[in-house]
This record gives sequence, C-alpha cells and structure tokens, in this order.
Amino acid sequence: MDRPSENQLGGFLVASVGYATASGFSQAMAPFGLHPREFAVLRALGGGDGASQQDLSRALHVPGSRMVALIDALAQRGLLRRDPHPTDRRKHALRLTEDGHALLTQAQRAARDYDTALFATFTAAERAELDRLLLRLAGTLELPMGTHPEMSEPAEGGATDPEADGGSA
Amino acid sequence: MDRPSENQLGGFLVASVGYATASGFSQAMAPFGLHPREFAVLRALGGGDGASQQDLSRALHVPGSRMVALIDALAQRGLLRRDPHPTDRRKHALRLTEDGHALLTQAQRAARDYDTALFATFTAAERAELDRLLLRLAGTLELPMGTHPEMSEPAEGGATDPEADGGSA
DNA sequence: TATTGTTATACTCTATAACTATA
DNA sequence: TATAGTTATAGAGTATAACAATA
Repeated sequence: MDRPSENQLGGFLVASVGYATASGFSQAMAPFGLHPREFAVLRALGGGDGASQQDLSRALHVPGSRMVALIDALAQRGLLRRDPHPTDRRKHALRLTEDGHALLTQAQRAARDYDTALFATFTAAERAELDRLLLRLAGTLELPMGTHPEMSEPAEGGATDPEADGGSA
Repeated sequence: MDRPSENQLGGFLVASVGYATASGFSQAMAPFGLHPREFAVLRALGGGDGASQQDLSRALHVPGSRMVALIDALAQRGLLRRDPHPTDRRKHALRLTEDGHALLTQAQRAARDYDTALFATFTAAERAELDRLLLRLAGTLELPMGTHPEMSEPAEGGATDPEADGGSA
C-alpha cells in the first residue's frame, strides 16, 4: 500500500510523483503568499497587454465567477489594477502594478529554482527522455495540449492525493 | 499557456500528466460507482484480515471522522460488513461481502486494463526507464515512499488542476 | 488515562444561476 | 440578443473538536 515502487503499477507512480511535484511547487510559492493559481494570473498578466477577466478565465480554465474574487484579492494587495478598457466599457483592462511586477519576478525566480532543484540529479539526456516519455503518456491520455476537457473538470475526483485515492492497481 | 511541451519547464509537465493519469483512473472506476478512495478501501480489505477503521485510517492517511461515512456508504451498498471484533469490543472487524469481493475483482481488472492502455505504446525498456526516472524524482522530492507527510496534507493546494494552477514557470 | 468509533460544527472551495450594465 | 462583470446561494469536501463506550 505504501510503496509506489517496482511491484506497483505505473499509473499510480505517475500520479503520485505528479501530485508531489504540484505540492512542492505550491510550497515554493507560499513564501510569496501566492497560491499557484494566483501565480498563473500574475504570469499571464506579465506581458502587460491589459487582458480582461474573461480572457484570463478562458486562458486558465477558471469560471468567471471565481475569477472575480481572485482578482479582488490580488488588487487589494496592490499587485494589479483594474483599468478601464479603452473601447469596451463592460470590460476591465487588468495590469500589474510595480509591486505586482516585482513580486512576479521574484516568484518566477523561485519557480525556476524549484525546477532546477527538482531535476538537479538529471543529465540533459535524462530530462529529454523523461519529457519524451511523459509527452507520449499525454498523447495516450488524449490530453489535447491546447484544450483540456478532462483537466478542467476535477469533479470526477481526479485531483486528490493518490495515496488516499488508491492508485491504479 | 496551453502547451506543457518543450518550452515549458519540466515540473509542470510532470504535474499535468500526473493529474491526467489520476483523472483517467477516476473515470475507469466510475462504471463501478467507486471513488478512487473507495477502491482503495476495498482493495485494503481484499486480504480479508478484518481490519478496523483505524487501521484503514492509518494505512490510507484518511482521518477517522472521514472514514466513518466512507465505510457507511460501502456498507449500505452491501459491499462490506462491520463484524464485531473478536477481542476488542470498541473495534469493528471490517470484511468484504460476496458482492464486495466480486466488485473488487471487476474493479481491479479495470484498473489493470487502464494501466495496460496507458502504457500501450511503451516498450518494456521504456516503462522501466520511466519508472527509474520517476523514482529518482520521488527521491528528490523527499517523497518517503512509505510515509508521505506532504502527500497527506493537500491543504497547501498541491492537488489541483495544474492547468489552472499555473505550473512551475 | 488512552483509544475506537461517532457526531456536530464550521470552514473552504466550487459551480450555478441570477442580475446589471453595456454592446 | 449576447457579453463582461458581479453577486448570491447552495453544494461538496474537509478538518477539528467534542462525545460515549471500552480498554
């Protein structure tokens, strides 16, 4: 029950390591007071093109109703502003503030460091091989890599601790 | 934003594929009306040694208060019984019924089929290589493979759709 | 005094649907 | 008639703590 090792089937190992990787990333963002989803918002806004909330909703697969509170929290912390949209008065043009840009820069560095540490023991060839195998798995899973139907509906219980969820064997 | 491919950093790909794998497994269990956690309970009881609810709680990293409703649901479906414990009247001895054994057998076959399909395009050498690389990652993540401190506390947000959570770069 | 099972409570996260103002 | 943003509400899932029976 406890060892996702040789005698366990592979799907469970993939899910377990994926879960731990996401958890670790979440912890890497914690010092900045950022939930991974908030980091995603800041990063999406990093380019500075004044996206609307609906733009973000579509890009991040987050319903508009959820996006409101998300943006509220970041705005209250002074990390972004809701500027008026130049041509459509219904929309907001979301823009990072100075502080927002500064925090994003720091968080991105931490994200890079996390990735570096994660693959510290890997050679370039091993990283490439892992990517190759995982991308093949993604293809088998019909993970469309551009529109994620399954991944945007965690309702089926796909996003929980694999240890408690039983794995695949 | 949408392609966890070559230009994305690796941690995000690992998390995405792990999430999709868990989602797929969840869907593989759905025809049996089993949440992955319920499958884990049935499987743990498959040996038939009459475990207590606390035994399961510890083994599956699920709090006792949650275990009650979990067992209730499976018992109401006639998949397991709460027999009296032979020596300790506080405990129950949980045992699968005939129906429970039958469903477990079917679900385990589906789980095996899911794994088989997942790695259908893989050679034995590729599977071994993927396992090797993932286990190395598990070591780096200090995933203790036997007691999972991080994995039993999804509170930090480690178990959500990586697409919406922003990944690691 | 500790443990097993249980219940109650509250908290977080989420989706759905309504509502407004604009288009 | 449709869209952007917002709000309200309700549902699921969860953890915490208290409780009774038993050890």
